Amino acid sequence: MARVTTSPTFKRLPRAVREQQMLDAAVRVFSRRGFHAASMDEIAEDAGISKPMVYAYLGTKEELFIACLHREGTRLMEAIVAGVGTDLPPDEQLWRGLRAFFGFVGAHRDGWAVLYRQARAQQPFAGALATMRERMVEVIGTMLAQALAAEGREIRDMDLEVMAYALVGASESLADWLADRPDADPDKTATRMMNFAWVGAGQLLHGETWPPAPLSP
Amino acid sequence: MARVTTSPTFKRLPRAVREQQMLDAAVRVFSRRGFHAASMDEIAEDAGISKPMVYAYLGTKEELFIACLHREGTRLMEAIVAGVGTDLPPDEQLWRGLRAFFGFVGAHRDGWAVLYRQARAQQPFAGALATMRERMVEVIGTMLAQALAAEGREIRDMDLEVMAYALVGASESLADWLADRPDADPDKTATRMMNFAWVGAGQLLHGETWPPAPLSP
Amino acid sequence: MARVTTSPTFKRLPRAVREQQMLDAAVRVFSRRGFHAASMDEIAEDAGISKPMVYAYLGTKEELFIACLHREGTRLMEAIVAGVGTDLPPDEQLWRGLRAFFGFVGAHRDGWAVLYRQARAQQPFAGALATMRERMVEVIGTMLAQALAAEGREIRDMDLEVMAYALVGASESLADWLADRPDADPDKTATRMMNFAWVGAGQLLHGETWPPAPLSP
Amino acid sequence: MARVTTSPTFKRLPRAVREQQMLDAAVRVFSRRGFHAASMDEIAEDAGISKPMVYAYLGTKEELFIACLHREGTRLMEAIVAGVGTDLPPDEQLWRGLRAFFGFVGAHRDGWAVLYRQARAQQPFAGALATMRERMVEVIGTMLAQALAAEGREIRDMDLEVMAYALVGASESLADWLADRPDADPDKTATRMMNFAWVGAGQLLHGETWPPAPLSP
DNA sequence: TATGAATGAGCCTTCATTCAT
DNA sequence: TATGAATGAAGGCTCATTCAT
Repeated sequence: MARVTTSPTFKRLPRAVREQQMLDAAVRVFSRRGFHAASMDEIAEDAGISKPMVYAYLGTKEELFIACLHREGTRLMEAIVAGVGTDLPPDEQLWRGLRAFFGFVGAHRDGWAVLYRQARAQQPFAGALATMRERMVEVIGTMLAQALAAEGREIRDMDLEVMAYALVGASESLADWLADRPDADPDKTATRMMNFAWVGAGQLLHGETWPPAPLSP
Repeated sequence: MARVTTSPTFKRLPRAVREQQMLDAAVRVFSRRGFHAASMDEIAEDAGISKPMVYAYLGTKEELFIACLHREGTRLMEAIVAGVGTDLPPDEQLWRGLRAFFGFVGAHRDGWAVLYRQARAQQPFAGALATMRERMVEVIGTMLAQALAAEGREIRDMDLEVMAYALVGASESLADWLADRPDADPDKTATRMMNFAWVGAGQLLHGETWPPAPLSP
Repeated sequence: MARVTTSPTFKRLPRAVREQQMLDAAVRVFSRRGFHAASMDEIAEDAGISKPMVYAYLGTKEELFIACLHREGTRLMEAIVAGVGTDLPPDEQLWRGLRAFFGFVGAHRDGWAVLYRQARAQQPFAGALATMRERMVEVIGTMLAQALAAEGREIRDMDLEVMAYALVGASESLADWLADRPDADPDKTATRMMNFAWVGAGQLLHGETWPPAPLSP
Repeated sequence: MARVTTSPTFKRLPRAVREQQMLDAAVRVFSRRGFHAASMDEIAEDAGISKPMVYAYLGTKEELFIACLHREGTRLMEAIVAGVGTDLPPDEQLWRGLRAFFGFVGAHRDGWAVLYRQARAQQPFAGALATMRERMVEVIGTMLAQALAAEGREIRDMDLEVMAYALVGASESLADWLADRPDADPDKTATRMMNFAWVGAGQLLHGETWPPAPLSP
């Protein structure tokens, strides 16, 4: 009696590969629908895999989303760090960082920006988000701190933090702007952001603050 | 002894009053839980009224949310417009605008910022959001344009738009920062934002851009 | 100080009038939507009256529907009885009855046929329906019985009842057919029904039955 | 003593089986309560299964109802077609068809007739109904047309359609009559219907119409 | 490993009906 | 008489999650 082991086409892939497939699918679906509107069914189907597998590999829906966030966030960070380089003047560093950031966002229009936006709206992800943001603020803060050190000046930590937040916020806003406009050019957007950020930040770093003279209360 | 016929507390209120109660409750609950996690039951209960009334007066959950967005957004706009004043130098205008903005956000820590964040994450609200944002961008854009005109200079529309977006984004980010920190001081936050924005924007307005000399491609 | 008794346009109508308005509205809405899909709100609104009035005058939704059924059914009966006349040969009577029936249905395409159809589908109306149908079966049965008597023949009661049911059923079916076809001509439909019914019934009345010779079991 | 591992009764059945169970339950409940009064909860419970399974397999309440209609309608048609046979004289065909029809209705007193009645009352089922009815009219129309052809005579399509409708209506009415009288005999009902239909139709087919001489307009 | 079968729980929405004025 | 305000109750539908095979 003949053996009937029809080779199951493309099955039994190693775990690591399967996980990436799932994450790809999850990122797609979460971006397309938003966290809540995304259903585990759709994700599993989009991944070409059965639901229990998703649970077995990546855990609950929240954990799955966090996994997406992590992977995409890490990729973004890597892109930025790789773009920034080392031992360059701070403005060049910032410029390269921004260009990398907008380049990445522009290239993954369905990924990072949307996930991030989602995460900010769902409280369960406060933790994961805080982590991400700290990483970003740290990267930017470090740059700024180096620049200040180079100038021999100092700045209070909280001011630094706020400035970093403002920068990140402005960048996020433009990232949204960019994500909504398929024809827009990431590099030009980066330039505009740089102008906005640096000429301002630059002056600040030189010690000039506003207002020139004290103002209302 | 006179009969004190204080109407039985909390019954048969006129529509206008009930609607405000409901909106108050809705804003509270949407902020506390997020759009999806908020249940109409909880909103109704928090408003001290039965669910069908909510549907009768404010409609669907989505419509209710949009109503919240509108009310809070309008209040914010009014606060800003009232704060900005007229016939003042542009930096003074911007400063007052920012102070009004952060003052409002600080005073309604559970209101605007959170709703706005929610709206950005749920696709069904794209329309309502676009409207809001256009209003904001317009307010800011107008200020900037006036400032430019006062300087006798010009700027391309798109640059203006991008700059306004950056400003709005930075402000939103700091609003988040503020909303998450009950102890932070709105006025100080406004000052920091002003420093970030104006010294930068101010230089731009004077025609100085970055980079000083052309850079990489 | 001027008297402000703006004459309330068309208010305070006598009860009887109001009731007719409500029934008109109810018939319209029940026909348009079906019993369940019709809402008391819509009926009240269509009648230009507030809901509590409807309850005060015509009672619950079921009672209201039954009231509609009665009024329309009575009108139909009256039309038929008026059409049939007296002291005519049975075929002429049947013909006139059918013509009146289809004429009425054709003229009230949104009324009787639809209500009747509705009533047949909702168990709570079994009683009301039985009454109506009995009235119809009686009218027809009487005609047939007279015809038989004129022929000096007899027929068992149950056979008579079944025949009447068949007649009523066929007529109802054609009434539906007519109600769904706004362009169809009531009179032609009546003629067709008459042909179907009479040439058959006529033969039966003459004592000819099927099969001519006994058939299968 | 052998272990009797009868699989734990009623668990993990294959889809096809469960679907039939659900349809059985649905037909029962829809017939018992009517479409609107039937609740998905009751259907699920009656089927001994949880509600989500019903939705997973058969879809919406409307879709479920249509599925019932289809299954029962198809069964009826098959019964009729099987009953009618081929190459028989038209009266014999009609007789067998009617007997099959009433036999089926009598045997499934809670099934077809009630569903059909329901469908006629709810507008959303217009489409499904039209389909069913066309199938029926076609079956009957074909028989009649063959009979006519055999007689070498012709008849306009619309007349044929109307006659078929009248037949179907009369049959439906008697089916109702039968469904409401548990003691009545399907075969006798079929005979009565046959008498009503054939002796009439028979005359028509012979070219005799009513009135013998032209009548009122 | 991999999956079809199965469900508890919950949410949005609607409606008939009644108070209090 | 007439109505705006108010609600208890219920029903359709969906989803994340887990067994049993």
